[in-house]
Amino acid sequence: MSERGQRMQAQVLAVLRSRRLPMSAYAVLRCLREEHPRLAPPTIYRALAALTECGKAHRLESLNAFIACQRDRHHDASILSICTDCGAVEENLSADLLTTLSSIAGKSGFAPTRHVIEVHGQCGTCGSAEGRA
Amino acid sequence: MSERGQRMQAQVLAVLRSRRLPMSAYAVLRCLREEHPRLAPPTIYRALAALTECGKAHRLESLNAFIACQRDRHHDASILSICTDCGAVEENLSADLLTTLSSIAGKSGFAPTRHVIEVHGQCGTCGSAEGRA
DNA sequence: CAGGAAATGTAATAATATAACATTCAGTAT
DNA sequence: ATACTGAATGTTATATTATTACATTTCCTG
Repeated sequence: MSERGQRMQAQVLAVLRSRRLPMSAYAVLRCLREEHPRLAPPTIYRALAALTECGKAHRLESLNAFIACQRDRHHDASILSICTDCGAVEENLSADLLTTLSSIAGKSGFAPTRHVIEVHGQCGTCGSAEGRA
Repeated sequence: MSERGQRMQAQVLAVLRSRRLPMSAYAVLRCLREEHPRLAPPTIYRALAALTECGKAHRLESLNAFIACQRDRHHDASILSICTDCGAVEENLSADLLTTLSSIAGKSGFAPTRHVIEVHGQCGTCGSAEGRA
């Protein structure tokens, strides 16, 4: 996590932020190869692991893709709403929902450590656009 | 969906049921190749798509794996609790949670069509085993 | 029995991810 | 300064997951 390590992470994060849409690890790689032609997958995956670890980026499990955290950063579970039309992702937090979820899982003595909550559907913008059409 | 189509689906489902743990598509493939040596990935993926479509199996997005539905079948979103120690998966349903989730996503006009809810942690059995150790 | 739609088989390849090891770098003790 | 150390990174290769594209078979229907 020396300065050197953080530099690569910063570049990956910058790429993720420059797009508003989810990117695959290889999309990030192709992007950064313009500047660093010899960049290889492990470097990207390591940076992405560090970024998701510290909450600056999120992994969309159902898409095998990554996106920059839309808030400052956080470790808690996000609710990621993914538009199947335009691909946009909206990030929400809900302590209530996490509590409910933990208590459901916890009924059988399950102790949650990580939550994956992803919702696919049509976002408000695409919905209204379709209504107007 | 003729008899022929259902036969392959039935075999894939039987394999999934014979394990209590999630299996990758390729694990299913290796398993069925003992009987059908020429079986190829698309056949398995097609069967798995049909099974998940009709709710007889579920895809674990955060594991890239599949598991037979532990209830009879259903189309609604399951809450899948995945033990990081033993790999066991427990399936729960909660209309409440779905309502909460839809209303959170819906605040911005998002219209959900599919929910992915997966919880990683330690199951009750592994938790007690550790306590005894 | 010919025609056609759907399922399946088949081959190739694309996309995602990691293992294993070499190298470089920054900091530190000597 | 210099050699040592551990962490980050580079590098090569490969493993794993998934799909595309097209040929073939099957079975239903006219």
